[in-house]
Amino acid sequence: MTHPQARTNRRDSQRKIAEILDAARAEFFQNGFSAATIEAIAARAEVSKVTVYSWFKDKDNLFAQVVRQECDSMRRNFAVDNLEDRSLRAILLHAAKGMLDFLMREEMVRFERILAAEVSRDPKIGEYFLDNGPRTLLAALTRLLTMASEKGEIRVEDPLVSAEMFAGLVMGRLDLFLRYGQGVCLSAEDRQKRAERAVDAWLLIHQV
Amino acid sequence: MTHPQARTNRRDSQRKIAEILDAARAEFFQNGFSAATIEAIAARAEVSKVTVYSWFKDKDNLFAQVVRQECDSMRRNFAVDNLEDRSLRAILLHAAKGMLDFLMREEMVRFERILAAEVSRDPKIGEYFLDNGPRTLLAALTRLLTMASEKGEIRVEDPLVSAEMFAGLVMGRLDLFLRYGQGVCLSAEDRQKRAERAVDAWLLIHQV
DNA sequence: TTTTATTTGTACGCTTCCGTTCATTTTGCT
DNA sequence: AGCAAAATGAACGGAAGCGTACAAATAAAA
Repeated sequence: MTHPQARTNRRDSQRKIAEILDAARAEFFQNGFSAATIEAIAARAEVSKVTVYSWFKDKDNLFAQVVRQECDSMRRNFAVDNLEDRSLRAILLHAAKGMLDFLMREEMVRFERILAAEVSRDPKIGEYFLDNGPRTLLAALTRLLTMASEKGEIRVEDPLVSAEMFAGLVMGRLDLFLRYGQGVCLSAEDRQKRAERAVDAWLLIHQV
Repeated sequence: MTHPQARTNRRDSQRKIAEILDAARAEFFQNGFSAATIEAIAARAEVSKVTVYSWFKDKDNLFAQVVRQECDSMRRNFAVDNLEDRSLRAILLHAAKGMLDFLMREEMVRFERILAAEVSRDPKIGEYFLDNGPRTLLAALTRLLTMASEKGEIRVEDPLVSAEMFAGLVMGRLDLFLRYGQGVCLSAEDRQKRAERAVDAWLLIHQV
């Protein structure tokens, strides 16, 4: 966990570390933890195997760092949720569209595919994912809904329950078809339509 | 695929085949495809390694049969959906409760965890899962909703969309917390409550 | 009892991969 | 230019696991 943190002034090293992480992500997401090999990662990063081991303790460590990096990108995405001066419906639509766009990315789908399998091996990694992904999103939604409820725009009994309903309506069972099928993808219009349907249904449930 | 079908009159053999499949399921679901070993499976089944290979062609074949067995159990579960003379709400509640009970089983969670990772390795296996799981469920729901709609009990534009909304409302993001967390489980009352909330919300959206 | 199918244990060849060592070379910094 | 950090290639030990071969033992069926 602390290897690449050892301060390195060389810009070349930092570039190589990043390239190793990129290659590792590609290999892990394509083949899973067990089937991915350090040599393949090194080759993809155009780096020698020894270099990989000089920056990362072992395979587990490398995988953990890839997960950490990916989770950070998730958190960054879900954090943006500042309600502006726009209507509640517009804000919810924006959130729904954002969820769909982000979660339907091929990269995200592969990430979820692989990570699930590694939870039994290392449960902490699953918790890390939950904290930075679903929990961050639900917390942001909950805050938003609480505010709107206090303004009297909607009727919300339990904001967390309502937030989860929102996410459930937006994604539906789509994630299943993404994870277990292949090449499933919706056009931008389809995603827009789906978002609108979900938002309108949710608003209907929570109207004052 | 056709190995154990070779007719065997010996009852002992059939018992051993079943024990191998059970052991394989346990090992695969616990460790994933790559990390599970034939020797461990043989040991767990209290059978020699050679016996495993005499009934199953190779590791892939064994895994495929485990998946097939599991998918059959899914299809059997989701097929039961005959609407009786009970109220629509009661039928939907029954379906929602059934979904939650079935999908929250530890065994099911482990199955989904492992299977997702193997989709890249063998996409057909993912399609097989989708056919016997989600698609079977959605088809059954769609049929039910269409009938209720024709009876004028609810207002349904696109039955498939409504069916997916139903499933989405029932499960919400629960499957995420099941798959990536551990020990997540709801009491029978909590599941009942969740089912009621989902059904009532769904009925509100679809009221005439 | 004899015959036949099935199971077992052991051992083997083969491959793959992890993580390390070491001598050498390249690279960036001052 | 000179120095220290970093990268390389090749090779190695060791472990693990797949799938097979074979001879011996066991159990069912005739």
